Amino acid sequence: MSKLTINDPKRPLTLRDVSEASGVSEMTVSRVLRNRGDVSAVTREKVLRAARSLGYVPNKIAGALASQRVNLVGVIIPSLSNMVFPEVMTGISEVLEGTDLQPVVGVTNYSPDREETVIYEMLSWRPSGLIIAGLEHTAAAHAMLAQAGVPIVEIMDIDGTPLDSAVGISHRRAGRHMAQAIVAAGYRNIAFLGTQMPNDHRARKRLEGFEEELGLHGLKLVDREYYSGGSALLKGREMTEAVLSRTPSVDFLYYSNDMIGAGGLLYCLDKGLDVPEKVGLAGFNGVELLDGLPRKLATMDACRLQIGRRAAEIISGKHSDGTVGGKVIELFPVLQPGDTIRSRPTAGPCGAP
Amino acid sequence: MSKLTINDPKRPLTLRDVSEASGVSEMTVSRVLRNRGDVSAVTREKVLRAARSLGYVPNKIAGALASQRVNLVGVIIPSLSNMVFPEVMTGISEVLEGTDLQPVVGVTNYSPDREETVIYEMLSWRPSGLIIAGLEHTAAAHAMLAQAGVPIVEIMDIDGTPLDSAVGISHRRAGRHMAQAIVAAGYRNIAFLGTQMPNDHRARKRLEGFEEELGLHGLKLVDREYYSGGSALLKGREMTEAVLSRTPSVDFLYYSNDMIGAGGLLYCLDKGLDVPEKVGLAGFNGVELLDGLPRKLATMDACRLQIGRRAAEIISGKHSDGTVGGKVIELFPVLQPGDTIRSRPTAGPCGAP
DNA sequence: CCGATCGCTGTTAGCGGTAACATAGCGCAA
DNA sequence: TTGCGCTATGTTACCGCTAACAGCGATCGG
Repeated sequence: MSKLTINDPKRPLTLRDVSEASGVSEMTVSRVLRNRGDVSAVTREKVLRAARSLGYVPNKIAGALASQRVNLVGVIIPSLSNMVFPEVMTGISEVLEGTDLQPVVGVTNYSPDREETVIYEMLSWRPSGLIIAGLEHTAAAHAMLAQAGVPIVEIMDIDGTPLDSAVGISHRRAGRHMAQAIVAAGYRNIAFLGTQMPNDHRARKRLEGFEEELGLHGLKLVDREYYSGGSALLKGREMTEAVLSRTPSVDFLYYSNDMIGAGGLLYCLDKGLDVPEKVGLAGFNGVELLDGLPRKLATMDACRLQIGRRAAEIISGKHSDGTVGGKVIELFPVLQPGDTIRSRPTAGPCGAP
Repeated sequence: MSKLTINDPKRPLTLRDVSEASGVSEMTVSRVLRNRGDVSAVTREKVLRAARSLGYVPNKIAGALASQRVNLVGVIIPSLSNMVFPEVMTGISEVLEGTDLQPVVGVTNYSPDREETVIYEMLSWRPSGLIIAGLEHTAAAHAMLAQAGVPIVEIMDIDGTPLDSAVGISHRRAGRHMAQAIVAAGYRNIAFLGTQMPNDHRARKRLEGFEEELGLHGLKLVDREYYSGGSALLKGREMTEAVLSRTPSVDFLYYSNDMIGAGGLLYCLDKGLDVPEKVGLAGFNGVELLDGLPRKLATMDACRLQIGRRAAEIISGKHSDGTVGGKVIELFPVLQPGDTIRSRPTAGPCGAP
């Protein structure tokens, strides 16, 4: 058995092993493995060969401790199960791949306590930065983030006071815009269907903005229906059925997300309802899933990819301008009317804006 | 300004700060913060108060280096964008939450090179274990995993030789079973529609098993169609249209995943095709999305939640038996016939089994 | 021809914790 | 009173790596 290729699986490899195998100091090995400082081509080659043949993998724990630098970026999001956050992650990854930073994901399941725990765990690894969904955190979480001493970017939402930087859209305004479009199209008996999640602040703000705008037109929601858990598509169907049978006068269904909206749309089409004439529908997020539906659901793009990209750029210090920290980047969602809102504005009782 | 609550944001807090603030040694603080060893109630309280008021967050980098223990489990998967891996993650998280271990996700985008890089990065943090999708890895990746000296669990697939432990299903057999069911139902002109991903070995194995079984019945695929990228639902529609117009004789569409299958189903329903009489459909995975469709797509549950759970149990050492390493757990997917395969077995030309 | 400079490599001293062992104080039986 | 065992706390020596600086021969300009 060759000395070089066999090594005791019990004793983990260290720089010293590579150093001995290649006949140079640990420091030189370290330099080679990090491409840092001047090392002669001969030495470099020798070291690399030794490292490879041993199967050496550097210990980042020790490296990070010694250099006081950790190339990790914590990303804290509520869920991976919907189509929203994976796309944010994609944006983040795209940008970070051009740097030496790496994202590490933590999931909170929309629980503030869980979020607090995840933040604590993340910070205990001393990451180079943190990207976290939402502006609402527990007092303790807030304190930890404020003390962390690394860039923090709160994403998705800008209706509130950011701790450091923020990238997102105004959900309140998104709700208002959608209400405007719906009212302008002549719908008057509007129902809301959404998630029963006290901690989904963004859905809450959209609904608040939506109702505010309805109020300006002398309107109120004629019905509302909440759900939690289960298959969103199926829930969308069930909720829609419930609303339509309970309140037959409803002529518009506003969903808190595209998935339940899609379920509702499929239900309406199944029942042969006249969409968008007799009943209109709209969701939120602009998930690509909608492209495959028989009819295109009205929605509003939440700029998820952009949010991920911009947040990662802030963390990686790639600002276009030279400023550091405290940036707030507002993105503007675009209404995609699809095929489920009447396009001709009906002459309503009150003059259109 | 109180001395206790204000601290220089430039100098990061260490155990020493807490130790000085509470008047005990660093070691005692460490013990309190980890609930280890005997510490008197008074001291404990004093320390906790000091730590909290300073906002101290322990440095796991230093802790891990000193204790040679890292409570991290690397999870390496190809993608987060489909509905498959998030559910595996859910299973993993469920189990790990009962331990002191934490999952860390790495995404490979079905690229072997990327996988190699991710493995290297993961191992450089010296995790307590690694869960990795698939049995196929580059030679270098294989070598690293073999040398790692920590439990490795390869998940999703068991058609091959595991490095250490494995939890999954036989995709080859899953393909065969589906073919059996389809043939038994009397379909004869079968087309395959799937992803164009040379590195999705599991989809490949399903197709291989599928074709093998067809061969046993003297059948061959009458058409096949591949796609890559884009909205899966939409692609499902487009591919289905392409196949049906190119090969009108087709009476069954076998999709490599539920998402494109759902798109195909919606297309068929749109076109008023007689499903499942004139044309049958089947997908793979058993994603909950299907529950909301107008008709239930035939599929096969891939046991994703279970796979995640069992893998995490192996890593956390919660075997029911006492053995360590080298376990192979095979799970058995269940055929869910849904509404898109004829249930009455047609009396075909060759006698049914 | 000599000091300055350069290119390459080695030495030293931590980084912030924790394992292992040492120690101080105490109660208590003999 | 002595000495033993116990509990609560402190001391020491690292963990594996890297920043900072030191050393040393070769090259070079004046």
